[in-house]
Amino acid sequence: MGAQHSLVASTTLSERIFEALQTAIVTGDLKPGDKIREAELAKQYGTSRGPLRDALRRLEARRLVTNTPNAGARVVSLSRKQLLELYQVREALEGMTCRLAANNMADAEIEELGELLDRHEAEVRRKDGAEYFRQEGDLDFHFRIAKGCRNELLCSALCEDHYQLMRLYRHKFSTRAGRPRRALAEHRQILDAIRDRDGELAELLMRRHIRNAREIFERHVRDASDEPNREEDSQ
Amino acid sequence: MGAQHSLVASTTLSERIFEALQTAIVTGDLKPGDKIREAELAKQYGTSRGPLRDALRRLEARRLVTNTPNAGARVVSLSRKQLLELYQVREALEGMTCRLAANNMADAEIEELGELLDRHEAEVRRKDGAEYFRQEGDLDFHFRIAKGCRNELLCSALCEDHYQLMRLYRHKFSTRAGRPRRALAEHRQILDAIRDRDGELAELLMRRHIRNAREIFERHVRDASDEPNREEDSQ
DNA sequence: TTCTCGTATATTGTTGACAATATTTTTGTA
DNA sequence: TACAAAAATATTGTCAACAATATACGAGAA
Repeated sequence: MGAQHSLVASTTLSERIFEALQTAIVTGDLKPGDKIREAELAKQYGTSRGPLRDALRRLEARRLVTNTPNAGARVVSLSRKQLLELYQVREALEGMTCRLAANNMADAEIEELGELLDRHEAEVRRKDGAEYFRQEGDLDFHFRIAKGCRNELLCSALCEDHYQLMRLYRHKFSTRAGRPRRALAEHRQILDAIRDRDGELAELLMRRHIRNAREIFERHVRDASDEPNREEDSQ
Repeated sequence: MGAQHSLVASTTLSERIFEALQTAIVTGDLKPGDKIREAELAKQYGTSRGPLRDALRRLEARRLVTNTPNAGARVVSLSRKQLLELYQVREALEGMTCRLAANNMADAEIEELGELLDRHEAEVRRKDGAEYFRQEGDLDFHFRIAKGCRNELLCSALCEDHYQLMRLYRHKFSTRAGRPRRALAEHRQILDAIRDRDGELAELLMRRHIRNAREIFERHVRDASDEPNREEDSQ
């Protein structure tokens, strides 16, 4: 933080700043709860406050930033309750996604999905590979299914909104201990259902998969009651 | 259109304009596809373009407005495909909502929900009442269940985003001919499941309810292939 | 006439200054 | 010292002008 950022040329300044800030948040460069000072950031990105405010609104739309009038913006900081809520929404959304994917994915896509899982299996076998899987690999699987459902509204809700939030908090969720192996096994089950074009089963398995992850998280949270329970009410 | 609007005092100008524009869109004052000229609207609301642009971004977040860089903003215009997608998302989201509501609603709330349905039944018996039910009553039912699920993320996604879109297009969906009676009957079924605290059944019934509405819409669309099939790609 | 190209107009993107509101610091008093 | 009120500072909200881009219009050629 504090370094000068450079923005790749593209459509409009606001959008570039938006992209830059989103990755800054998702990669942890800006941390949950951090105050966002418009003037400061504008200077860092070498622009004025106008486009920056514009970018902040977009981030707000994706729930990566919260804004209180006259008091300013902060990087979102989800309470445990909100994280649990997020799991429930994902369960609903991804269940449907998976059902649709089973009906609509192209054979080639399903093939590729299988190859992805093979790679993940190899990764997980290596000791440090489990970490990769935990970080990005798991999301990658879900990502592809979202793409495969052929419902753009659903896909964008997931990929653009929820998955970004997940990435922000991935160090918390996750897939510890023996979980990577089990998660991978669940992925295989889901793939099989999709391959069979069995939408109903695919939905059921995906929902169970996410419920399992939620339970792991819930247990993990009960044990280590470290972090303060911030409340962000959204309405 | 063209008349001078007045804004009620509140927090910030952007927010007030946002509210005003949202109702203008949802009530049909601004119609789907309408071009939004910033300067013009700013003058109408007696403000400058800054806050107006801010408001537009918020509307974009709720998918009530689409924006193409350098070319400007338009009131959203959903294609049939997108409307069908919307139904699928609602099915997933409201199914979960309903399951949670069955577990979490207070007894008093369930009671009130029953009274609401009684009023709707009376309305529907009157010839012109069916129109009211078709317009707002149906949504009201869904609205209350969303409130009752005790998941703020889920509730806000539904109430703030999807239901506004539904209102925009309500004249298309819905509930023609004998549908009001049948919809009401389905509502009763759902209420019964909630009353029994049977989340699984409540979810199942709600999903079927929305699928039915979707099918009505699909049939209705197949018959009258009037309107052009606009495509708004969201990503 | 119909099409293309170039110009004129309109509209959006960006900026820096000013106003309004929050936050911090200072000062005075119990 | 601890607390409360007031001044000073910092930060966000709003505005009007300027720059960049897109749209509409008109002239000329096939």
